[in-house]
Amino acid sequence: MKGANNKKFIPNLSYDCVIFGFNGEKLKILILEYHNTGLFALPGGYIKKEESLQEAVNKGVEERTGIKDVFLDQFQTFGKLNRTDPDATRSILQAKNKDLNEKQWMMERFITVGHYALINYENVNPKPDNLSDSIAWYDIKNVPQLMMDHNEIVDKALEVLRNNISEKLIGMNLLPAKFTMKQLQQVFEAILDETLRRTSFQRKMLSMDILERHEKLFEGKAHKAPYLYSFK
Amino acid sequence: MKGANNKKFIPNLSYDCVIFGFNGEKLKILILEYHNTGLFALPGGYIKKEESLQEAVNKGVEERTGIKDVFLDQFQTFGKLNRTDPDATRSILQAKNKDLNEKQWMMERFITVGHYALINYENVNPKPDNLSDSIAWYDIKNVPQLMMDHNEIVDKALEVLRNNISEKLIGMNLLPAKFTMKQLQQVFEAILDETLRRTSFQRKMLSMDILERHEKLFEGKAHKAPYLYSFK
DNA sequence: ACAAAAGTGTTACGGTTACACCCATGC
DNA sequence: GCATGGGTGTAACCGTAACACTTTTGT
Repeated sequence: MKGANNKKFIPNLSYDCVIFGFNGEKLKILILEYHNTGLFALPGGYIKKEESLQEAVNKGVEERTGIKDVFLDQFQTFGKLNRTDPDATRSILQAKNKDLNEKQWMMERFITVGHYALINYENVNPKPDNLSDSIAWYDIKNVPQLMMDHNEIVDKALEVLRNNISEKLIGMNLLPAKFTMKQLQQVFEAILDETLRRTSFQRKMLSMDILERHEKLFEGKAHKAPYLYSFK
Repeated sequence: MKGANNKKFIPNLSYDCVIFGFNGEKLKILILEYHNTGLFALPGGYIKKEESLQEAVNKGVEERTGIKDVFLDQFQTFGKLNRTDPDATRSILQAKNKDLNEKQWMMERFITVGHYALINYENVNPKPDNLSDSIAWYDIKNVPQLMMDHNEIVDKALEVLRNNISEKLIGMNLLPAKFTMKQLQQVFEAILDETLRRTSFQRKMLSMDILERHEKLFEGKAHKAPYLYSFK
């Protein structure tokens, strides 16, 4: 009656991940598209019976970005009774000509563990999974309508990221190893969606004693070259 | 092969709850004891297939405390592969002469959603569930060795509570509807495990514009009677 | 009157903001 | 030299800390 996957994965439980990137100007997230269905979704997946939750999420993010050891934070588990939609799942599977009988377990009610990831945009090579047809960056301010409760998950992820950015010093994960103070400020501004005062920001960051100053970055611009910094 | 409960609950997923109370002096949590096994555990349970995660936790907390509509915050999902221990579960079931064949699903690997609750200590009438023999308050500084990873869950709950107490104004849930400024300060001190300055604390709380002042509380003590406050 | 605890006024301190100024770089 | 943007010095501002003082209650 039920297929092989029913033995492989923990039933009724999934993870979803809001993968944040920063293109030098705006904050973006990765969104999957299932062609022929008009459905958009967050990258996510299931947890194998013999792997930890964290392993499953790490693996899923690595598969879709090509980056290992990304910064990951689990922020909330979504457990409403009707948050999943068997019809949506069915149409995705049908569009891919999958055997519905074998995938019956996917149509059940699911509780999902929400995560967000911060990655260096430049290093990413987005790869769709075997059900979705494309994966692409979307401006956080311009996220399309997503399936099920995925928009709610994105909103919550952004809220948690905003609360964490100042105190937990995680902005570095969105930047290359060496960056200018201006770039760091732009990351903060993109996340908080507000402009910050240049001098105050610089002094605050320096006073935290978490930055190491390196050589200057000569861009060939007609002004003083900024220092490069890295996190200690 | 598998019993009726296997149909009733979502497999491999549970919730656990760190229930905080304040006895006027110290911060305490509720802990279950399984007699004849020497095992202590957090109150927890399983999620029925046709109920939301939140409903399940609310119901579980209400059953063990007798209080409805308690303050509940979900703080982390614990998903390590070997966090559960089938031997411990087996000995608990055996001590209660349960049919092990019917409870086979309980011996599988479980992922658990960690919550904490804040309740008014005075109103509580602790009731054990049908597997544990007793439930009692333990000083947060004197928690016994708990089964599986429950000590880790307690530590994390306390950490999150400490981070949230100042900004999220949740201390009220540990107190009766009307309380004195001193009581409120004692709650903060018990949670943060540090002494606070009386005058600064008072001014900070009042400046937040979240307290309503009521009549004075005459205790018959030889000093000025304190005002009673409630949260707006 | 006195002791004890609550409530408030005043000053000091530390971190952030605002603004000015100087520095380095390419045209 | 000048325009542009980076880096730093200084004073104002604001919230909290520290401490003194007043108020209220029962003995």
